[in-house]
Amino acid sequence: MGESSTSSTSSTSSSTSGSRRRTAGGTGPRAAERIHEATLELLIERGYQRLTVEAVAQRAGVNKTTIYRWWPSKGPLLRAALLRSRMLDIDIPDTGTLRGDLIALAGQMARLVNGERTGPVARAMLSGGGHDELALLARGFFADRLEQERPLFARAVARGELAPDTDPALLVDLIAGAVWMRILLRQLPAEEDFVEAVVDAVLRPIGVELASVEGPR
Amino acid sequence: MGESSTSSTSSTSSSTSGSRRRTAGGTGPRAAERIHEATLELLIERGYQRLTVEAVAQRAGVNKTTIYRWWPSKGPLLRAALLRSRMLDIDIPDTGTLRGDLIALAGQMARLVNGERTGPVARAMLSGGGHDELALLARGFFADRLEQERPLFARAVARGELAPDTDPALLVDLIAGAVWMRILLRQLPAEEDFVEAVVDAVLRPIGVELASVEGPR
Amino acid sequence: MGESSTSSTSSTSSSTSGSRRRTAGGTGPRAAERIHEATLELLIERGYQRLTVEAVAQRAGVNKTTIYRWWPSKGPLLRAALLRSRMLDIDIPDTGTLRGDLIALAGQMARLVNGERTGPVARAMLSGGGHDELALLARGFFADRLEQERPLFARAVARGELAPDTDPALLVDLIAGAVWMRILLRQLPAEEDFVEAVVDAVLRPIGVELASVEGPR
Amino acid sequence: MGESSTSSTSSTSSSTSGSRRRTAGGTGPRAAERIHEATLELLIERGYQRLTVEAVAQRAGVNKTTIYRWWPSKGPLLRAALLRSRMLDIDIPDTGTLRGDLIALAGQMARLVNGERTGPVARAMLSGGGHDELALLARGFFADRLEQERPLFARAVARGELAPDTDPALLVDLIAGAVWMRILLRQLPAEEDFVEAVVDAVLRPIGVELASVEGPR
DNA sequence: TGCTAAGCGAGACGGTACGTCAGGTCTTGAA
DNA sequence: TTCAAGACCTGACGTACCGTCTCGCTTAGCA
Repeated sequence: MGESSTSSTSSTSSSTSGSRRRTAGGTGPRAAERIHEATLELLIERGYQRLTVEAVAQRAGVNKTTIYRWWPSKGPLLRAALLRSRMLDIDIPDTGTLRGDLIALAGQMARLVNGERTGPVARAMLSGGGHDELALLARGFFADRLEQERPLFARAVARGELAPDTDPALLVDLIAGAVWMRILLRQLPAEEDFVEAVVDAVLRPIGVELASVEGPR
Repeated sequence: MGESSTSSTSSTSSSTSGSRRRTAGGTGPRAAERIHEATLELLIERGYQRLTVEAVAQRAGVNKTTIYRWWPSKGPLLRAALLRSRMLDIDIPDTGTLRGDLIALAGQMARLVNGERTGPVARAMLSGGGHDELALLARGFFADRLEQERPLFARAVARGELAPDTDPALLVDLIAGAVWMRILLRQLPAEEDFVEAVVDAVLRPIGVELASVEGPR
Repeated sequence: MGESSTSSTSSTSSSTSGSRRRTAGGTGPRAAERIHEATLELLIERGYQRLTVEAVAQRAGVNKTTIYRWWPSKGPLLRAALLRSRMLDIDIPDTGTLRGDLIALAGQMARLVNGERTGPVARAMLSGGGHDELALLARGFFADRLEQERPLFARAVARGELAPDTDPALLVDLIAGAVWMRILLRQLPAEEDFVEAVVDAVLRPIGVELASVEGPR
Repeated sequence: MGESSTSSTSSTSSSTSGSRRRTAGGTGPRAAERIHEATLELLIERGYQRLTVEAVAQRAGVNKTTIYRWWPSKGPLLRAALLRSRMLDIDIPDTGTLRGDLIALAGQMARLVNGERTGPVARAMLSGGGHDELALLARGFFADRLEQERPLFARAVARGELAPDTDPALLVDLIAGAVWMRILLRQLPAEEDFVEAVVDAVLRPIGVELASVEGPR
């Protein structure tokens, strides 16, 4: 969008002209980019709790007050940094089958939570206990994801793989939840096997006898 | 009382020093109970991040150093407090059907995450991002739960409701994960309807046509 | 380790007979000697300010309370330790002349203040600013000295070197004061030359013309 | 120098913009004066050992961190406070005779050590045992004094009251040392009589017979 | 081109909490 | 019964970051 074009422009152009353009928007300090980078670096290095505004300012070579002028506290600052980075972007698979798509999605999610750079970010989104800026970001993130995933489910319905009245959010929560549970709360790896097993568990009856007992829906 | 009776025993146990008997009880300070209470109260009031050792000491009517003598930092302190409280206890349902049992479990989980007193605790377990004492506690908690839940699944297998090779951990992660996702990351309520839907989604095929499309595993 | 075996050995050997006797006198704990030693060692190592009861207890292999039972605080403890040691003893010279005796005394004083082991002690006596136990000790020390030095002055009077009504305290204060000033407050060395100059300055008129300028006293 | 001229300037400048002056000096916190006052008051009230940074901060109505921002510890803080106060200033007498001058000097010294306000200061200078910031101050103080006193001795030499090769430091040490000894170590008063006796002892031969041996008195 | 307003660096500040050290007191078991 | 051991409260330590403030310089966009 405008953001990406602006950033690419500013990186190539000289500081005198580039900064002017950024200031025009009035959306942030001149050193916004360095500040965001420093924020993410420090988040990755230290985790959310030990991320401090002071350290960000120092690493960005910026005065502390400059940061406070633009963001009220650590949470919003990190939020902004995350939004600028493309770190949380997902890309919606289209493998031709629901199962393939879901496995791809779950794999993405696992890599997000596990990744060296993205893992700390994912963990940070939980740090506030759902009550702060980061939690807002998390909610937005998951809501966005869901919106982007809707076509995927529409295709599955069109292919006849999915009942039209199925709630995509429920499917996503089941799959993503299992991944998060396993990685964050159980601290176990989420290998390809696991990802497949999760998706299959959602797509098919788990109990062998269950189907015969209860019949098709 | 217990201490004095122990003391007679102690003379035989170790020869070098006698004074250690007091230490036998040595699992905590005299005011352990008050400290634990204060810790949980403050956790509930302020959340994990704003829970401070200083405030705990003050509310417990105890000196800060007393706390530091026994627990190195906030994390372990909270961990101990949680272990003493019965807050995280679960009670394993036995309704006669797997579905009933799982709904009961999921309901418990939802109440745990949502509860006025237990919610903050649940959130706190995520606060460290999986890297601290609290995360240890969380892991232990979920591992314990799983152990306790095994009989439930054994009964289901015995009743023919579940394939013998089903991984209980996977089922639990799916169900619990969906609950956590919904409540914590989406900040949506987890009503009874939702809990049932989650369990049903795991127990039955979600896609109507799925069985016909894909062969048996 | 060696310590525990040693202590157990010593406790068995001496505790039955030795400790009882010492306790009978009630003049101190069984480990008085080790405590005193530790006290002086630590005084020498760290100076008065950084001498702590805690460290003394640890080095003496004794519990802190044992020390507090017998001495109310650091000051009296150090006082006792100094009294036990012969560190502050002086020996009264008798060289045959007042000048020789005073030079010997002043030299002793200089060595006391300067000495590796005795220096910290001398400094400690000033640390309380004259208001604590150590100051009491200092006063006692100087009063004692003066008493012991009286025969020296009596001999000088007898030899006709000194007016009978001369105040020995004044002489001693002049000489000792100059030494303390130079060493402690000016941090300069007090060599033999200086000591002689001090004594001579007290024994003879300093101003050459003085007598002619001023009338009789 | 620059400071005094600056301060006089600031007094004339307008009251509204006066706060900027602070940056000019940059030599201390805004509340330096209150901090210094509080420091000296507490020194006088409690003595050096029981003087705490925390109490100074509280009395000065300043945060503890403000003090630590400017002075690393108690010693340097007190040093600064003493230097700002004119408490340790001396004024060099010029009575026309060496004896009169020395008596005046010794009297000043006695009042300094004895004074209600200055006494604790004098004692504090000894508290560190010669090894800390205060001792530095003490050394500087005595060195300064000596420099200021040199003209006094020059005048005495010019008047023919003193041999030109007399060491002023020795005289001063003798006199000041006797005063300190008497007051601090013997805890005796230093009245006018004593001061005169000290000076006379230094100026004239002490031993009666000595004079006959060495020439006219 | 010069004026005005915003951004900014600099750095001091009050404040909360940290985690630690040492001073003394108190309880309680062992000799 | 005395003594020793360890837990305890208390007060202070020195530090890290917080979030706020003022000041004066720079810079950018409008007049």
